[in-house]
Amino acid sequence: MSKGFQTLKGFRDFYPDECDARNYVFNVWRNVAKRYGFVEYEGPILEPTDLYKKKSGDEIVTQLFCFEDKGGRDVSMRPELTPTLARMAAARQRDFKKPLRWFSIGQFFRYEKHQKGRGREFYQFNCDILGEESVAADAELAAISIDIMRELGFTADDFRLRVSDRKAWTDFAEKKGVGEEQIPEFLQIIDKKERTKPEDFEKALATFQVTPSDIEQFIQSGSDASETLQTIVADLTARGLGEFLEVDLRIVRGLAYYTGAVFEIFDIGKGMRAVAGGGRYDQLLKLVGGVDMAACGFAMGDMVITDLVRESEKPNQLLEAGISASQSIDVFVIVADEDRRNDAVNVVQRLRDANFRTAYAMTPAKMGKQFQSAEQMGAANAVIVGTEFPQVSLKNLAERTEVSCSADELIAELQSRK
RNA sequence: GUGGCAGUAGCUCAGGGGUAGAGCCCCGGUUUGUGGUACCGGUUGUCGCGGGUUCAAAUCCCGUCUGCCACCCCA
Repeated sequence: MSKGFQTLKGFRDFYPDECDARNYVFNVWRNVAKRYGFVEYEGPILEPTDLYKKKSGDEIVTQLFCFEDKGGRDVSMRPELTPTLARMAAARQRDFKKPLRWFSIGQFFRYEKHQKGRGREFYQFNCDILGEESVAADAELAAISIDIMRELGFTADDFRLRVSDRKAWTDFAEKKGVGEEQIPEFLQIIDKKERTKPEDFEKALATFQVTPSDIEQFIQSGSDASETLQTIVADLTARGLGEFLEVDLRIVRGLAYYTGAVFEIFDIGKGMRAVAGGGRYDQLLKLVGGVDMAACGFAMGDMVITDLVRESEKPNQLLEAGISASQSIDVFVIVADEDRRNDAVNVVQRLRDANFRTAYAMTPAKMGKQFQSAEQMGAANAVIVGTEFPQVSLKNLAERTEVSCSADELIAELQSRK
């Protein structure tokens, strides 16, 4: 244990159960995205460090896995996908009909201290609509993120999508006389409001002509604060998803590039963690790619959502069922007579050609042992190949029923049972 | 980056200045072609690493690494 190697800090091994759990979440992401007509794309895992500096400034480097490659280039393991997406979309935007509905599932790296729900490496689902200015796109993203949660087995008792409007906040700030260059700082203060003591909050606001009660009053106005919010509420209500939605102007999101609606999905009752977040970023493609294109999107990481699934009864049952379905096999071929081993592997191959998940004991073993292996592998059926070959026995392991048939009839017999 | 807790068998952990423990897992067996149970038996450790105190350290002290949790941050 002390000898040998371990994973690097913040990195994970995925043993089969964990890998299946991960893939289960990936499949939900992928299936729901495709249900919404999104197409999948992928970008490089290594990018020029400048791509990230351009968007976020030089301080970002402390959070990057960056190094110099053998050609002396300053490169980084990607910490997020949006700059890559912006580059890709901008470079070939004329090749695609608008709006683009793109999603991606990939691995990301951030050089930071590893803790619950956060590692130095993680997977993230990214979902974006590009080239669509209308609020319908924001609503579509809200809906898809809600449907991912529903598909995972969560109900309105488990989570809420909290939506806000960054534009409403900047309008509010301007009306209160906050200068344009001060707005990022102002929004930062609002973003931290929930984590700040009231007296510190008041002190932070002192530089502006805004009082805490002005802020509170604005937050109370809810969806009256903007037409965007009203449209989103009406849209999701029409979809029958209104119960998952909550207008909450306290959501601002730390990122500077959001320009319109922003939203986060929160679990309720299990610690109020944010499991997904996103919003509209109409200026970013121009900044990164030089192309003027409206955009909105959101992302969901694998660590928080998987923790939440594990802690929630019904979602966890679905996950466990997914894992065992992924690992179980259709047929275990039992070699009852070692002289018939070659006939048995022939049967195995024919079953596999017919797309049955098939396994068998590679070394001689007593029948009891082989049945145990069949059980352990979650086999639905056992086929016994012995002295009677080409007659074989087909046994349904759950029902403990056994029939005899010829090896040639076996495939048809199994297919009829599917 | 800051702070709290932890590290003993593959896993979960108990113990505690003087032959290293339990449960689970894994492997084998309970007589020769039929299964999750039950019973019997078996393997595995420099007690995270380095140093100090001591006749003696897994145990006490210091350091270090790793993990977990919280804060900061969160694209």
